[in-house]
Amino acid sequence: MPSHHPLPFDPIDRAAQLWQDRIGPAATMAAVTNIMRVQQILQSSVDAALRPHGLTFARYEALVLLVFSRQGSLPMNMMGQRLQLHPTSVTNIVDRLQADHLVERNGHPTDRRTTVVTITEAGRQRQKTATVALTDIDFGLIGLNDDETAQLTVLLTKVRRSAGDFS
Amino acid sequence: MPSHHPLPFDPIDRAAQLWQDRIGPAATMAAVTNIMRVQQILQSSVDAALRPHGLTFARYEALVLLVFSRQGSLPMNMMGQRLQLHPTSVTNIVDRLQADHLVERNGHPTDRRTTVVTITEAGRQRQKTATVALTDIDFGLIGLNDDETAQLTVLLTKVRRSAGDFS
DNA sequence: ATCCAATAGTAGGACGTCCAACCAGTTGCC
DNA sequence: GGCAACTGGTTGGACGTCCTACTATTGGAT
Repeated sequence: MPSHHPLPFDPIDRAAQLWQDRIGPAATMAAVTNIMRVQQILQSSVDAALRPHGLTFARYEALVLLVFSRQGSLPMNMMGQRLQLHPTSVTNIVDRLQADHLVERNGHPTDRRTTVVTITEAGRQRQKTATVALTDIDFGLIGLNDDETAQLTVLLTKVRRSAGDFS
Repeated sequence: MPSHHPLPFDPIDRAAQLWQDRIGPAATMAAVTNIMRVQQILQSSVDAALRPHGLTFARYEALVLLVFSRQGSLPMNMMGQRLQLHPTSVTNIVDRLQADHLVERNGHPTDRRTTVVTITEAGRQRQKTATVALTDIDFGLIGLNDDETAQLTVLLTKVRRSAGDFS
């Protein structure tokens, strides 16, 4: 979390008013700015909760993905598709998880191009304790009831579908 | 935008189903993951639109803030408060804007600690053309009507207020 | 059978964010 | 007045993301 005190007003809302007067589609700008800012808040909360466990949200997500997979292992390109990450980001994340002995890299039996990532027992343990830490803080998402959380998911899923995120 | 083809299913929704079965508060996790992903999509769209103009969204926001200010200038710490950025991020952004001759750094007349950032004429021009590029793509936010966009803003503002972002 | 396009992964670099540490200047308190 | 605590800004490092470019391998088209 950036170390500053809360403002006595909403800077996004104030900017929107100025936009309205001077520029144009203030509502869209406000929504976009809100998403950017909320993401930043959640990222900070989540990373703070994970820091004592030596993880970031990106690495945590990778561990969860592996735990969910049948064999506890997946090819790197599959991880990239599921996590919606650039191949180089997957390399980066797996590098760090491997350095922490939470995953292993192995060759694919038939396709020598692909690298298979397997979660270790330590990785499974780490994922469990990290999950407790995250659920304890509700993933940083506070101030919404169940209904509103569901609404938010519906709206954002609509955006993702429109953006061609999935079909 | 990460260079991969869209999946035939929603990976966030699928993960939520697995959470439901095995872990717990799947709804919250899904909402958080959605925010993270939508932010990423918007960031990519917006940055792509700004790249031809030599700007990023972070730098664009800083320019807009300065344009909105009365004298076209603000102390750096004020910029950090309004943009909700860490002081070091402000330093970083102003460095790059200054290298592009879009802003200037000057000393404060009475407080020699503070640095005042002033937008240049070139900066004002750049902001105008960049704004056209952004409004042309609706800031990357597509798939929602005006009503839904407003709903989204209401929900996210609630989250920010609960997180102590403003009061 | 061969060659060429596509795919899997990595290396190097840019950018933005944060944190910890630091220096310079200011303010308040005694 | 003087010293301590605070504030404003920068530097250096870590991290995650992306892009471009590259190597190795695969597979299809001719």
